[in-house]
Amino acid sequence: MSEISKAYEPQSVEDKWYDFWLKQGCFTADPKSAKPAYSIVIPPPNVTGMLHMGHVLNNTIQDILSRKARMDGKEVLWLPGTDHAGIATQMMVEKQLKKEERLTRHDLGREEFLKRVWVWKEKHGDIIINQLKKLGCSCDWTRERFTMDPEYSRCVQKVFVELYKKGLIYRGKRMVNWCPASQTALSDEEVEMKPQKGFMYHFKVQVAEVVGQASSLSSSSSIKSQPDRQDACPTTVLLTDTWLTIATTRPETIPGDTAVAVNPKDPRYAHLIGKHVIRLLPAELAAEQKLIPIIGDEQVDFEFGTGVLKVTPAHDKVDFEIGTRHKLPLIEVINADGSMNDLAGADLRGLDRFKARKIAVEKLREFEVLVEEKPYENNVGYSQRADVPIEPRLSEQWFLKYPAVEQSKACVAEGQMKFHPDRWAKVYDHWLTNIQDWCISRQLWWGHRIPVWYRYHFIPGGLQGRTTPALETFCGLEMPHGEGWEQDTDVLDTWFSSWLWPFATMGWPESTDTLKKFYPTTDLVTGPDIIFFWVARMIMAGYEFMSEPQFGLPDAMPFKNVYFTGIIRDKQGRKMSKTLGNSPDPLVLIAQYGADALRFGTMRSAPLGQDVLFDEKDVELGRNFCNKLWNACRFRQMQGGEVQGEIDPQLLTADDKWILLKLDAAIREVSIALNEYKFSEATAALYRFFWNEYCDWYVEASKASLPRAITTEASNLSPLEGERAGERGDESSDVSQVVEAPPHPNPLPPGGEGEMQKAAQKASTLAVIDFVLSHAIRMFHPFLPFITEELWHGMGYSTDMPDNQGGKTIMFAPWPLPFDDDFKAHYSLEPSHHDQTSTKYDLVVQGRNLRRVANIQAAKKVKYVFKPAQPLTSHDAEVIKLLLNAEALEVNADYQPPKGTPSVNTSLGELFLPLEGHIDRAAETVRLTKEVEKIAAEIAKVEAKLANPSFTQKVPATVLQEHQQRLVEWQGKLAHAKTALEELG
RNA sequence: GCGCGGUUAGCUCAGUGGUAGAGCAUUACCUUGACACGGUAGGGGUCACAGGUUCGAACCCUGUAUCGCGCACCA
Repeated sequence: MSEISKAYEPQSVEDKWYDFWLKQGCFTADPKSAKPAYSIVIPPPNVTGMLHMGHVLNNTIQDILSRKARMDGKEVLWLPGTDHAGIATQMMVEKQLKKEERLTRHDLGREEFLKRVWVWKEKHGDIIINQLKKLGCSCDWTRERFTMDPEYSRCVQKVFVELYKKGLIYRGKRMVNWCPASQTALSDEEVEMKPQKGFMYHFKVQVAEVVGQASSLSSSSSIKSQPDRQDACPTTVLLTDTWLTIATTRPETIPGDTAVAVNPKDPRYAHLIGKHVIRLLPAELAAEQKLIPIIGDEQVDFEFGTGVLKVTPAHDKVDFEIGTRHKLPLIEVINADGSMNDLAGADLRGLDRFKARKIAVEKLREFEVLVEEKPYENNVGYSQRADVPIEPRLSEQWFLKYPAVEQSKACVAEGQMKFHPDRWAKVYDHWLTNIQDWCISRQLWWGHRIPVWYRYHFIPGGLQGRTTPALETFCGLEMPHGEGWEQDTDVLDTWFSSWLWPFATMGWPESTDTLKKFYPTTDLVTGPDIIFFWVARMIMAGYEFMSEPQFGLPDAMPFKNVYFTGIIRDKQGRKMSKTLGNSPDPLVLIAQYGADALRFGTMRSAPLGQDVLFDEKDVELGRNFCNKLWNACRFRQMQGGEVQGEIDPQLLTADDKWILLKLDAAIREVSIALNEYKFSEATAALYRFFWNEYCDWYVEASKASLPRAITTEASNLSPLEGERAGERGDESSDVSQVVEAPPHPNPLPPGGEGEMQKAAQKASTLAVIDFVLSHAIRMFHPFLPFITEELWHGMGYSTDMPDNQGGKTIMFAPWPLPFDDDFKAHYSLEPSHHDQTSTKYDLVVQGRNLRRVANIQAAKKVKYVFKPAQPLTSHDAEVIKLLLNAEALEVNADYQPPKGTPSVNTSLGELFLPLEGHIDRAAETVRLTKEVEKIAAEIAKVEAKLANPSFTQKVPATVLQEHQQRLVEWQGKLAHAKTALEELG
């Protein structure tokens, strides 16, 4: 750091050090290392994704944990990678295909389309990885994984086959959440309930009696999408005068109704059970084809709507259950793409479901059966990805019965695995208690193909002498031998691969060195929004697949701690999203403010477990802080001298001891905060220590020991007038002593005793500065990796360290430890030193305030007089003078101030600002009156407490003492202020 | 409906029983040996409300209001 610029310029520093770390292999984890292991697996970002603020928060935390662990002497593996993100990626490529070539994926065919996706992946897959590097993430890139890597895919298939063989994976025809836009089934977790404004339609249907043969509708077996309706059957239909009113939000599904249900306990309707009603659509059918039964079902809530429910088993989950109970037929009237099919009738055929709803309502109106149409808001399930209402649909899908559920619940409930903050444990437990089987198949092309093959056998002489096909199914890692096998066309849910992430990235199913060393991982850092999608499932997978004896694990859980970050929102509290355009581009912020600034600002505003309102001001603060750090180091550098000299206990000033004690406190505070995952607390403590304690007080005070460098005649530095070698620490309250500024050329010849003393003092101060800075920089490193590495080398703090402990890079420099008793004894660091110096600084603050009250401009040099109440060293006098920015400080124990001289009082003594007749009596009166009021109020509070006998009897001794002491202090101040006020007259 | 979280300075938020804090914003002054991305000193809060426990409550308990989130088959 020979030439140091005035302001910190991150751009020139960041790439340099990142390259250096990579070249030196600083991020590479060694499974053979003897050091204790620390590991994290990254929540793999979508391979097509772009870095957003959520990633910044998430990955900065992981990087802080990783870097801290390295400094603690751990062998660290932070394992990175990306997720193939089935739907998201496929949609993105399809969109591009449509835009650039006006083609759909079907135009290309499966194979060709997948080629295109891989091309896209190769082209864009690195983007987010490079963005993470810009942020400073210390991931072991030599182990980067992708969920569609060949080895990873083998793991997915193996897991499928194993679970299939255990009977936990099965295929079945079920009601699933169908996304008409992406035309695939979705899991329950991918459905987001959204309130939607619509209408509740009330319409009436006529009750009919069936004479003779009952309608086939109530007894026929299930049918689906058959070209001819089978509900036709010759009967005699007698219309009655009774009408039933039905409430629905989905009139377009009327053609799919196969019953009307009432609660059997409902006195209004119970007697109608067994009769029929005339279904209104499709209108073109004959009356007897429109007959549907009235059934009784307990699930009908007679409080809701009219108490009469139309039952559409093919298009509603509840209706499907009712239909199953009553063996109702299924009539599917909506196609996979959300349009109406032929069975919906002539009026609706071919229409989109929402358009069809309007037409159906028109029809009802036309039939004069529409009783009411009122605005209504209800919750509708939306496809999270495509943002369209999902359609409950009956289809053949693969399902997983979740494994190891009880173990997974227990490990969190019993505390082997800790959630931070722990309230998420309850959410987790609740979900695991109520889970239903996971629909894992997706009708997509991009993803892990289901490892199942089918072929048909034709068995002659089946039913009624016809040849019937029989399906043969094979599940395995390889395609089976023999003719005619065809693989299942579906792929697996993306999360069915991500749930294996903690071990599939480490060489599973082999018991590799990496797994042995780094599994279970130490910490997982993720957002609570994927607690079900990912976290819970990983825990289950861990127990299911890592429990085997070959891994020799006492507990197969995938991680010991889960840290849930907040969600980053914008200033208005809205979730950041692409569509809203309210998400700033972190790379722009990095370019503008620097990666360290972005990290620091983000961490400072992200308390444990709370959402974060992002404000660019926070990043600005981070930048300002980096600049402060930079300039504090620049100041040290400008003093020259040996780097990291010996600290001589004999030469320590009160200020030196004060800052060392503050450093000790900061080390404790920051270390504790980090152990508890309280990053904003750690950041705040560092900020306060460095800016408010070190820069604002210590650096300023140290200037008393650092003679101003005077250009060419730098050797002619002056001792203070009246001060001689050996006088340090002398009591000076018995003589009037004036400390003047500015220092003037040394009257003594160079090499004189005073000169030697000054030089030694300076060296000692520089040693303290170096000590504090080298500790502070190390504590900042996990938060601010780039600037700290630059300063570590630039300041020369790396030079004396062993190569693997900070000599090469600050990354492996030891994390500062709180001072032990020996250290404190050696440098006589006692709390009393700290308190006295704090009082000194308090005196300075009050003294500065006098200047303001007297309306004296900050730049104007003034003379203060200090009347000490106890001995004061000449050094302290000099510090007070400097901090007051005074022209001179007269220390005079016998000072008799002119009446009305503004003054302040502390336990150290009284400080006066003699104004030589220019006292602003009015202003001073106002100030003092206000002060008296304030003090009196405080005294009243304390006195009231002390007057209470139950207080004095019950309170702990320390608290009592503290109150008594406080009272004495306030009383002293009050007396002082009152006297001053009286003197003003 | 059930569960969770929030309500503290103009704004964003810390603060888990003992003198109400930070950053930003704001007022005044200042280019004083590193930093104007800076310095100095201020102003600004009956800690949402009502009860209770306690010598003492922003903090613990009960209830209310209000905002947000999650879960839930109400057509």
